[in-house]
Amino acid sequence: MKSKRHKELPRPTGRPLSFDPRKALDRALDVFWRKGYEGASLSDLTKAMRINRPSLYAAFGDKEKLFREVLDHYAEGPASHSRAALQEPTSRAVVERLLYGTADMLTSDGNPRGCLWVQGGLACGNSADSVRKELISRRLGGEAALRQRLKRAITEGDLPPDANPASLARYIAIIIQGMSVQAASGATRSQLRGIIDIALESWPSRRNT
Amino acid sequence: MKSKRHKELPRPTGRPLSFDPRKALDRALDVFWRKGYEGASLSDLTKAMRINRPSLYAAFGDKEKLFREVLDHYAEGPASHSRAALQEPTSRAVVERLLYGTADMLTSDGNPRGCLWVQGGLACGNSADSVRKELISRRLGGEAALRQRLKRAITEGDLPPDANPASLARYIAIIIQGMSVQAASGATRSQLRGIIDIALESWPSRRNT
DNA sequence: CTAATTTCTTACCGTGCGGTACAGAATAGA
DNA sequence: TCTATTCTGTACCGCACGGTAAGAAATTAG
Repeated sequence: MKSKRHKELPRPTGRPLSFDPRKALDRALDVFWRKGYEGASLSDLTKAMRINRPSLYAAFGDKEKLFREVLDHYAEGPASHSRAALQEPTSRAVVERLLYGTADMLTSDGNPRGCLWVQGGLACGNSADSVRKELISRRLGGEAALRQRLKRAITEGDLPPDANPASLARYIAIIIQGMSVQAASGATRSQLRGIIDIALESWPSRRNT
Repeated sequence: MKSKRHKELPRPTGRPLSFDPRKALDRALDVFWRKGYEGASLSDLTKAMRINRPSLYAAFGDKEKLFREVLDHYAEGPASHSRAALQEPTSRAVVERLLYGTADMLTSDGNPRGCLWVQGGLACGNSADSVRKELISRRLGGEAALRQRLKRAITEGDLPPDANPASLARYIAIIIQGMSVQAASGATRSQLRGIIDIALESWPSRRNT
């Protein structure tokens, strides 16, 4: 039982932490987001987080555990629109909010360009293989959540009964992941929106059932 | 003037090369494709290429120059369908061949999953920044070639006059890059084809001008 | 105050990285 | 054969990597 207590309230004995773990995670997120898991060195991380190496290890375990915490932090922060979008009342509203929200996030000032789930590590060396798999799992998890939401939309009559939720969810996932690559190539917000407009033309709304 | 002569015909003096540079490039391609530029170590490369380190440096310069040669090798080999697709007579045929050909390439037995232009290095450390930029440049170059082809299609009456070649080319690029990420996540060929079917529903063919 | 506990700082460790020096082996020309 | 040239194999370099040992510093409990 090391420390791992940077979220609880009761005041412990001993020297207090001299940094805010949430801010440190924020700064680590920025580094991982910009450089990917392998490209972010411990020196990059500690410099950005403004803590020394042993503090990082005491608070977060090791580089990989830190990265996983950063992934959670990302999901609750910059990428929180994804989960929120699923709450929209119609499937059309869901995918519109998902796509336009992602386009905004991908091109927001102060954010690195691209989606952490993609930028974090797509192809990498052997030592980062478990991180690569974790990212695959998160991407597929997001896609599965959308698929479930689209299934519900069919039962609600919101999508035509012969719609294929798996293919549609994969289609949206591809648009999002493709936008991430485009953002990393320098695409602007309005360029991404233009693409979403095209992509949504083939969305089976109630108009063409 | 080192050697750099592994393509010319005239027989030079001195000890002959003991390996086929094209096969070596093939094997280096496989490593870079699978692990990305940064994730592929010199030891990975020399082991796969079955040559020793000094032979690699004598023949290709350094890791980055080798990677650039591998990019060319990739464009002329596994990705050659992209350039060929632009020769199709109609814009619809161009994008169909581009997309279905890419889906096949991305899921071909023996190929790593994904597109080298994306897998090679999307986010990376400082030392690989020039490689990252090179990949951006290649992706944008491909997109520009498609844009030119679509412009021509408009003048030929093959696309409606109010079509936006830049947005359409970017849309296709996003589908391709998104498919690359999906393939890296394990998507199958038929799954990718299902997405292409959806994506092409919004293509402005002559039917809906 | 002292003791116990936890964090912080400095300095370091072993390893694998990209890259190279050097001497020997294989060829062509004379 | 001898010489010039080019490639091959071994063994190595300096460096940055992820990770850690050890003691000083800061707090709470008594």
